[in-house]
Amino acid sequence: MDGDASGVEGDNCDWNSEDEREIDDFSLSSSSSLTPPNEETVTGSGEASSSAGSSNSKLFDKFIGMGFTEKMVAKAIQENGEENTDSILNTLLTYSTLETSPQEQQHIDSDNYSLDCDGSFLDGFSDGSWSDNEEITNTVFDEDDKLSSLMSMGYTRDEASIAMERCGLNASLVELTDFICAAQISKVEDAYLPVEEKPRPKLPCIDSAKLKKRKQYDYEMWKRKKQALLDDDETIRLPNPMIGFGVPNESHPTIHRTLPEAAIGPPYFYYENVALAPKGVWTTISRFLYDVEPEFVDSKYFCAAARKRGYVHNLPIQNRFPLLPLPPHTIHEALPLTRKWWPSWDERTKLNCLQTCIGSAKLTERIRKALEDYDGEPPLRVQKYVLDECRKWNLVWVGRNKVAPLEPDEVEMLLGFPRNHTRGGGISRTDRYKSLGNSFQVDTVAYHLSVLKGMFPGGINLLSLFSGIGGAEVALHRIGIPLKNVVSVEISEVNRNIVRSWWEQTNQKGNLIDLADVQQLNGDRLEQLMNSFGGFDLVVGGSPCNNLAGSNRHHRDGLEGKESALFYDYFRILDLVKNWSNVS
DNA sequence: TACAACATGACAAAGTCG
DNA sequence: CGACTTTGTCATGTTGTA
Repeated sequence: MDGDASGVEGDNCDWNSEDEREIDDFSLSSSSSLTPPNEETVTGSGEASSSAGSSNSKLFDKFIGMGFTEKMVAKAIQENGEENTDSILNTLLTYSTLETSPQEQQHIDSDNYSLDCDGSFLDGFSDGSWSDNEEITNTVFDEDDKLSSLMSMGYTRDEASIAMERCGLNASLVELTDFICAAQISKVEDAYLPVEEKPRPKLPCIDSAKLKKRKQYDYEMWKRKKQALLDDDETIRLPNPMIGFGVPNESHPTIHRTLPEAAIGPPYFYYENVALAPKGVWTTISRFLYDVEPEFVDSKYFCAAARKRGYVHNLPIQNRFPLLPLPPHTIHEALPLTRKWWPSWDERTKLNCLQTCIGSAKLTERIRKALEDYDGEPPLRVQKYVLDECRKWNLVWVGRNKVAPLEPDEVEMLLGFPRNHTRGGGISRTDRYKSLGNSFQVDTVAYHLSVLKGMFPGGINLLSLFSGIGGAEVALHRIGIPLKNVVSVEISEVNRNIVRSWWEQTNQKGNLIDLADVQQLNGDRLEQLMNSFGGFDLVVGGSPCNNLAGSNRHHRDGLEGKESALFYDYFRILDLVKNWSNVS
């Protein structure tokens, strides 16, 4: 149903009706309570975030500048208080000894390192460097120390604390790391459930082959993280113009690339995230994804809005073709009704990145008031103010002196989704903006995936991680690649509903299996799925960018951030799929 | 220096349910 | 009506690149 997306021909093409009717109060069916209460609650009441309160960011930065990790610094400040610089430093130094010794040993012998680590951590404990902190009891230390040791080994705070909770306070680091491995890699599904409900996954239950595989995996994980850290200096630079390995209608030399051996499929994979991530993030991502060089593309070469993204994939790059009909490339083409009101001094032809939030009504009012006093020719000062705000919030002209944020329908269209893709079914307006702001630009992704057309005449088996509102599915469908089996993992129920309903509306013949949580997708489950339909041909995913995106003022913690660390799940799952494909 | 950026959290308003 | 949940509004700071 490509017609859906072209939209333009529609008889009631009414994003922007002539009269200035207020935004349709399409009475969002008052049945939003239909959704079951076992919601995903992305921001679960999880642990207090590990980053130190920003109150004293100077101090924070100072220690970061000395080469300590953010988490360490945050923890040290938390423990010692902000004033006590000396004891903070002391704590940090102890942490870093804890961190480096096990890491180095890991490379020698991944079985013994934790024993040694256990020892060194006890040493550090008794060497008196802690004596300043009298009020802290031994047990607290013990716990904190293990926690930080585990975290410095690359485990998340959650993993570490769950392991400590489950194994008891007296558990050695060996036991703890083994527990985490068991939970993480052997995909013991019930590992995270309360002890009473499920039998504790005792190590003896796990056969040695699996254990070995786990250690191997763990070691790989470490090697890559460490390597990525070493590579930090040579940060990947963003290309200008940001056209990746080529975009339609843009003359550029033919590019050939040679993929690293390890990256060559099957399966094909396609990973996406924001281009403007903090330093070192893309180096790490690329390192994990088999050293494939990211392709940075701005979707402004595909549609009327910018969207700077990095894509790491092992797809061929010759003979790509764009989706037809070509989407509008300028604001005027995309939103013809704004033309009438567009002042000559607003020279924008493309919108900025479509984000999850929109400009406030107050702001548009301030702008109207600022313009009212002048007859269409405001002084430069006012012009600049208005333009800055318009650019910042992607406002468009909808009346005399009147700007407004984009409607969800318009965002949908700009991103290449069929009209009403995210509309209805109990989805709120803000949820639409949020889901859309987090999604792919369909034309861009489709251009990259177009090379698969013809390769899978019988249909494709797709594993879609962090699928959101189904950008990849929509892209493949519009390219004309039949979807045979689609396993779609998406935490938000709202989004899963959107994909499910699109699936039904487009009369898909294949199977759609949707899961809520990547962490549930363990090896056993995956193997079972792959055995049932013969593996995946393509693994697509754009892991959360919350902690990477510039718009995040609060927790731009990088790849190790709470949500963005889910990238490692993408890697984990992709690696499992690859191994399965290689064996079969 | 300017500019842009798949956001978050506090709070208020509106809706839901008994 | 009142407690509760959901949705909407708004202001907010930092980082990297050009």
